[in-house]
Amino acid sequence: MIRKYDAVGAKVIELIEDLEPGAAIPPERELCARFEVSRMTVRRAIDELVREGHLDRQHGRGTFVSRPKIAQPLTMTSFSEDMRRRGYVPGSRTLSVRRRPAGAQLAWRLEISPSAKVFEATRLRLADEQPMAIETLNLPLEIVPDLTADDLVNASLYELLESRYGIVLGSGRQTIEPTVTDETESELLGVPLHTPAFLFERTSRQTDGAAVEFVRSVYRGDRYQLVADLHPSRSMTPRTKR
Amino acid sequence: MIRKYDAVGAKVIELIEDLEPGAAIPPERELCARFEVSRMTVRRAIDELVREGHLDRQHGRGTFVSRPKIAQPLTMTSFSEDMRRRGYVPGSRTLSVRRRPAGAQLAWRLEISPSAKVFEATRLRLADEQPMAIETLNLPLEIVPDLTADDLVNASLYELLESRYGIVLGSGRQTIEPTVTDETESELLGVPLHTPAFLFERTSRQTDGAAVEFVRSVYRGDRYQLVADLHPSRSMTPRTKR
DNA sequence: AAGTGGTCTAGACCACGGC
DNA sequence: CCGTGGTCTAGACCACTTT
Repeated sequence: MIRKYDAVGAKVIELIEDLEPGAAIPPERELCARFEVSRMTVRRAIDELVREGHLDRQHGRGTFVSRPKIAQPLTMTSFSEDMRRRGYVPGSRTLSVRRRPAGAQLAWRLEISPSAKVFEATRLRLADEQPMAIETLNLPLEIVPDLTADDLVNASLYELLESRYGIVLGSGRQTIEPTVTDETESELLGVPLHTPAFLFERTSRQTDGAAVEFVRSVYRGDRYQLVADLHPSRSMTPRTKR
Repeated sequence: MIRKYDAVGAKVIELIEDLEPGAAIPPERELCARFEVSRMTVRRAIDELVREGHLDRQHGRGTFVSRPKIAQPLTMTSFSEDMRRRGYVPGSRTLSVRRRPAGAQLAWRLEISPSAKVFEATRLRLADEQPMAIETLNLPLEIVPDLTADDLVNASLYELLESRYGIVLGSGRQTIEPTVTDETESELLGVPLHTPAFLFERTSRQTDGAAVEFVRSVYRGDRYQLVADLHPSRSMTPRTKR
């Protein structure tokens, strides 16, 4: 099923790409006419783009292309996209690539047999040429049988998963803990031993729920900070039982 | 302006509170009839409750009360609500309360004059009786002139702000950094010196944009972890220019 | 006053799950 | 098959901003 609001959303994204941040997009009623859909459908499409941070609505004024936000950390984006949004030029240096049996821990994370092989790659991630994070990727070899180190150099892994293997990521869960760098990490990141850092662990899944990747990243705490825009949650006020 | 979908949402929340997690709520069309609104309005209300994590939709089956989620950390909730969602009994011990001039840093955070007075309270936050975090609250004294230490003991600060001062929080921005505990923090939290920890800094604003509070919290990294459910963001794929 | 986004209606038909 | 949520329409009126 092709949802019209997805199609409209994609067309609006095209419009946005030719506009400067802060520029207004055409009024909703004009988009209705242009795309031959109802206003509800246009609004639904724009709603999503607003939630994703591409557009800002202003009641009575119009809808505008967002200026790049500092915030918006916890949507499922790639390192590169995250860095670009923060105003850095992303880079990457592959430290090691190997194929190995998953082992107990990783098997649990990827929901495969401990003896099943995984593709493992460790990369130093750069922002403006400076080390920002160390990232270790793990994917079941079964789903990416011919993935090589070279594949990681140029293309986005996620685009590659989609184009070569037909794998589309649908959801993920990420945990974040504070930690300090150990000797190896300190050296690679160029920071003193025991510098505060973030430890991210993420499992990404296909739309059907199958685990695709487990990523463990250590981010320098002196250069990387999470920023979240908060909105009040409905309070679900506990009341005295009747 | 009273928005109907807010009213409907509140009524659905009432329904939910009398149901067990996993139970189905009435079908959308029945809610339309019961509340005398259109289906769009009911859906809009339910949409928000789903986003907030109270309900789960299942196409073709129904809409169900969510089982408590571990995740969903970065919505604007109070410490107590956050702890309850994580399955702990929240507690609090007030360490100090004072009124003092804001000073340069805090003045900048709260957007007031450096000489303006602020209400400052430092609390040890407990989960199941064990220390979890140290939290320092700052509010401009001008907007909470008669706030006392006792006020913090029983009621939720946010409920108090609303009921006594008519202040409703509308938005906020929180930054999160990794850090390690210093001597004082280690002692209060009962952890070794230089234990990894989260540093949260939050500025909350009224719906009109005026800053209401600046909160600085240090959370034990050995007991507290952030969990986020991720959803793919539209990729905004960079294309070759035409 | 004109133009924008925000809310709402009363329908329609489709897709999915279970009987 | 039926009942559920998912999408979509063609309008209406309201609230806000700008002229």
